[in-house]
Amino acid sequence: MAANDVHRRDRILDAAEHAFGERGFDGTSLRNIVLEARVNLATVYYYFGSKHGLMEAVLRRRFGPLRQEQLDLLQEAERKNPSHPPLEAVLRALLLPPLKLAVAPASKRQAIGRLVGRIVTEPNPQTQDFLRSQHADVRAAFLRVLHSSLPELPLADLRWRFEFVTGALSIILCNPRKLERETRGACNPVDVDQVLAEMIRFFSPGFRAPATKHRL
Amino acid sequence: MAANDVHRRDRILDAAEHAFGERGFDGTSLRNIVLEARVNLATVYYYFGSKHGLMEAVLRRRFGPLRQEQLDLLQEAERKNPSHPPLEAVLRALLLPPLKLAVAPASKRQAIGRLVGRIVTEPNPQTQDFLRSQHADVRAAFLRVLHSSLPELPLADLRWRFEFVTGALSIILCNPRKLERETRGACNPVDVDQVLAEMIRFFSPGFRAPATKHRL
DNA sequence: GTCTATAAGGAGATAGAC
DNA sequence: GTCTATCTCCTTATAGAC
Repeated sequence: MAANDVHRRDRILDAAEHAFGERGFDGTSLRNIVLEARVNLATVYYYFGSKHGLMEAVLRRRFGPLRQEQLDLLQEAERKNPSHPPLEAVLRALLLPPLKLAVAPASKRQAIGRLVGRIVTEPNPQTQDFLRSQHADVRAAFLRVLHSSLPELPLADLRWRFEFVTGALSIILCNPRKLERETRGACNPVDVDQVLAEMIRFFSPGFRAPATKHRL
Repeated sequence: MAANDVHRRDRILDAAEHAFGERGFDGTSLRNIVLEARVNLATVYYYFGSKHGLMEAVLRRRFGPLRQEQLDLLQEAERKNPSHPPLEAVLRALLLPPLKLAVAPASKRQAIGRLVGRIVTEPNPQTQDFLRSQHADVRAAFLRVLHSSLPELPLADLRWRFEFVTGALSIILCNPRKLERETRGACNPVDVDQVLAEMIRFFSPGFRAPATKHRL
C-alpha cells in the first residue's frame, strides 16, 4: 500500500483536521475538505453521516491518546509522592502532551496543534458540548491532584489558576506561527522542551503564591 | 428619541457585536444580524459595504477606547516610577480595561467581552489581519514598559511571558459563563476587582522568576 | 435612507446507479 | 464503497424603486 493510497476514511480525517484547525468549523466547507482529501463528497456522508459527525470523529481520533498520555504522566507524578505530588511534575503532565502535538514534525504539526487549540474557543455549540464531555474527567483529575500538591491553597484560587494555565496553553497551540513571528523568533515553537520549561518556570511560582483574600 | 429608536446604524453594530461574539464571524450570517437589529438587509450594505466592513466597524468602535484606556493607565504607571514602573501597575493597565468589558453591567456584558476574547482566535484571515494592525502598538508599548520594569529579564523570556498572560486573558473574556460554571461559582466573573486581583497575584511571581537557561 | 426583489453561487445533505 | 446528479435552502451582495 503506497503512501498516497491511504484509506479514504483516513484521508478525509486528515484533511478535515487540517481545515478545521485552519479555518474553524463554520469557516470550512465539506467541499474544501473533499477537494484536499481527493474523495467524493458523498464519501463523507457514507463514513461520518454529517459535517458534525466528521468533526467528532476528527476530535475523537486525537483526544483519546492525548488524554491517556496526560493521565499516565499524572499518575506517574502521583507515584513519586502520593501525598504531595510535585507541582512541576503535575504541570508537565498537563502541558507536555498537547505541546508535543503542536510541535510534531513535518506537515502534521500545524494541523493537530491548531485544532486542539482552536476548539477551546470554537463558537459552534455542538462542538463545545462535545469537547466538554470529552475533557471533564481530565480536568477533574488534574484539579484533584493539584489540590493535593498545594493543600494550603483554597480550591477557589486553584480553579482560577488552573484556568489561567489552560487558557495560555490554548493560545499557544492555536497559533504557534503567530507566537514565533510576534516574538521575532525568540519563541521557537519547534522546541517542545524549551516551551515546556518556559511555562513551568512561569506558572509554578504563581501556583505557590498565597491565596487572594476574598471579600466575602 | 426613545430607547428603542436608536439609529439603525447603531442597532446593527450592537446586534453584530453580539452575534459575532456569540457565534464567530463565519458562524454568523447577516440575516441573523438584521433580524436582531430589526433592519432591512440592504441597510447593512448601505452603511458598511460588506460583512467584513461591518466586522471592522464593530471592532473599531470598541478597540479605540479600549486601547486608549490601556495606554493611559500604562502612562500613569510609568509616571509613578519612570525608571522602574511597578510590575503590578503595568499588569493592571493591561488587564483592567478588557476585564471591565467582560463585566460591564446588564445585557452588554457577554456581547463585548466575548467578542474581544474571541477575535484573538478568530480563524478568518481578514479579521486576524485587522486585529493585528489595531493592536501592534499597544503590544509594543507594554513590552517596552515591562522591559523597564524587569530589566534583568531577557527579552526572549519577557515575550513568552507576555504571551502567556494575554492568552489567559483571552480565554477568560471569551467565555466568562464557562469559567463560572466549571469553577462552580468560585470564579465570579462579575467582580472585576476579584478577577484582576487573582490574575495579578498569579502572574506577578511568574514575571519575577529567573530566566530560563536557553540551550543555545 | 430605506425598501423590494433578485441575482449568483455555495452550503449541507440525499437518492440511486454501479 | 464509490460515484453522479440533484434537492433544498441559505449565503453575500446588488439594482433600482420610493
